[in-house]
Amino acid sequence: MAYWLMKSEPDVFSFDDLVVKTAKGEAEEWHGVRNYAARNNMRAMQVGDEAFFYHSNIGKEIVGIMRIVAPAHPDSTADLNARGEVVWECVDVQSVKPFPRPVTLAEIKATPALETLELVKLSRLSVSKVSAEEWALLLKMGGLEP
DNA sequence: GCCAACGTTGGC
DNA sequence: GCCAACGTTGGC
Repeated sequence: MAYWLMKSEPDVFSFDDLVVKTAKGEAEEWHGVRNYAARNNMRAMQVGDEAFFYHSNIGKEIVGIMRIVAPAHPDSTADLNARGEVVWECVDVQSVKPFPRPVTLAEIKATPALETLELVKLSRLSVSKVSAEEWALLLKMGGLEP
């Protein structure tokens, strides 16, 4: 199983919005990604993989965990390219658990063991990879047991 | 509101 | 295929 981190601006779509949808038995299409590296990461995701939900701009913190419930499929909100091909894709996600204590970007940057986190190194990438070691540490920092 | 980082576009 | 110009993201 692989681990990921996905960003969303909470005033557009927050972790709480995802919790509400999940409680209704619905999944959220992670649409709107228009960056090849981020898309490639979504293509590499498998059902059952887990991802951190990061609030960008407002909060700047990891607020919870979600699970990939459907593999990458065409993003219905995206235009086709000149050849009529699908370029942009998205996965479907559901919430798993909120962090009892959100982990802020400032804390992450102040933690030497997290210097290699893609969120820090590739700050503009909206869908990034998280190693098993980074995942375990961030879970602990967020107040959850591995 | 500013700016750094970086991706994309388009002229050559 | 290079590179300058421009747009976007996202932290500060």
